[in-house]
Amino acid sequence: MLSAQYDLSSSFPTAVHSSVAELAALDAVGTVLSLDRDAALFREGDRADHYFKVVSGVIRGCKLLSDGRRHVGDFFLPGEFVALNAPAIHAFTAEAIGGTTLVRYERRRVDALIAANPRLAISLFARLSAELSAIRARMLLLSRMTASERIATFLLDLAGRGGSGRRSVIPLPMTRTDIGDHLGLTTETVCREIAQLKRIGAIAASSPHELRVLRGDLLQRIADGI
Amino acid sequence: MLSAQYDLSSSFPTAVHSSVAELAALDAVGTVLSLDRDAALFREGDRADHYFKVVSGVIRGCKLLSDGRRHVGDFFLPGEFVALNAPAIHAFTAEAIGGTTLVRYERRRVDALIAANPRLAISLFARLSAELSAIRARMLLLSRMTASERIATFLLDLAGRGGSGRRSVIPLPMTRTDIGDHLGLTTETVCREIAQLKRIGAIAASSPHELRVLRGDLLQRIADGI
DNA sequence: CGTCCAGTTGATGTAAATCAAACCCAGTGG
DNA sequence: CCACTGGGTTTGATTTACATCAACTGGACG
Repeated sequence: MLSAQYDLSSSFPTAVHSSVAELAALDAVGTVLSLDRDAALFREGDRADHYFKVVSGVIRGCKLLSDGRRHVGDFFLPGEFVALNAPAIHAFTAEAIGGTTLVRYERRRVDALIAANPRLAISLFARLSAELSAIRARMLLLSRMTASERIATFLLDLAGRGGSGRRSVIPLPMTRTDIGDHLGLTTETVCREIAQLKRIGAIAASSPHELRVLRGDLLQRIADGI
Repeated sequence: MLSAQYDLSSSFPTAVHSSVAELAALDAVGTVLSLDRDAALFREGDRADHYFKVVSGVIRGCKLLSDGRRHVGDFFLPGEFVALNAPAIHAFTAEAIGGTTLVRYERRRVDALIAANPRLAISLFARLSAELSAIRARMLLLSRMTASERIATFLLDLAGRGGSGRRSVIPLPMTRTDIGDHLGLTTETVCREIAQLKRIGAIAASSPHELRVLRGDLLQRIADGI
């Protein structure tokens, strides 16, 4: 089963990962949910009645143009919240990459919790601001970085996710097309850039879906455009 | 004086434009500030001790790469708030385009206002969420739209800003380079695309800094990639 | 054992970048 | 008044990074 193959929970311990500590209170009001590969968690335009946290697997958040061009805004890894900051109507579609399990929280119950707990509200506000900063950095990437800079930045970002410093093994459960749609590139360009990184010895690959960082410094220099 | 030439306050009435009504309360605690052309309001990395509202002129929010590549994340028009949702450290640099006047609010006083007024907090939260949605749409633009789609989208966005429906006269106080850095294009490409829109009769220009929309429908179709 | 995808690699095309040269004002100063 | 200057704009010629098109590979699964 795919979900087993792609289960990242071991490398991203969820407990550590609920970075908004206050949100632990949420766990009491959540219910478990699982999705098959490519199933939609919600769609752009849907009413946002729930918040979610990924337990295992990965969720991609994406937007589509009428002719099928796609942009993957985020990948949500185990321990991360999906749509926690959503407006009343979802601004993007969320789909499972491989089998995925999540916890679902009712929005109105969470909102009640927030209203009752100013500390929680402040955490959420800070979280939203941080998300906004991250997304601004991604706009710089999408508008001005070269293909190799984008790929190197993406790999370093993934390596740094999940707390516990920068890990050297990077799981890549998503397809090359997903990565391309995340970085504004095509499948082929993603392949070629990863191949190039292997060629120069910055990374090695045990499979297309698991890379190992050999020269983080090199990767960093490429990401920085030096 | 540039600020006179570029003063947009007449076309963007500030009263109407403070779309978070509750924020009217802020005006009592603000002080006026003016900036010359290209002067920085704050820089990326600075402590965020103040919030601002543009009165006249325009502010650009931008991020730089070490080699000078630049991305302009936002243009802030009269009546709009700058850095209202900022984290403790500014994530981008804000600079004046032409002479600009603003109102400055002390962060701790605003924060106190927010803490004392739950309705205000909710407005701000909604505002932040809306900003996040807008920025996600911009990522789709930057990663997947063609040059002509980007330009048409940008012009329609500008035409729709400032409440009061879609206006037909679009002031463009920023340079072609600013626009290019906003859309992930070069000055030359921006020029050519605008020239093309004139050629097909979608817009007319009385000067490089003021366009008139002749065929909004056409512009919309181009923006939609049809 | 064949089918089906995702991944990979190669050949070719193209949208937009880069390089280059006018052009157009607004401001300055003789 | 008019020549001069300098920044922004515009248009043209050429290049290029990446997309597109095409073909092959290799593992997963019935």
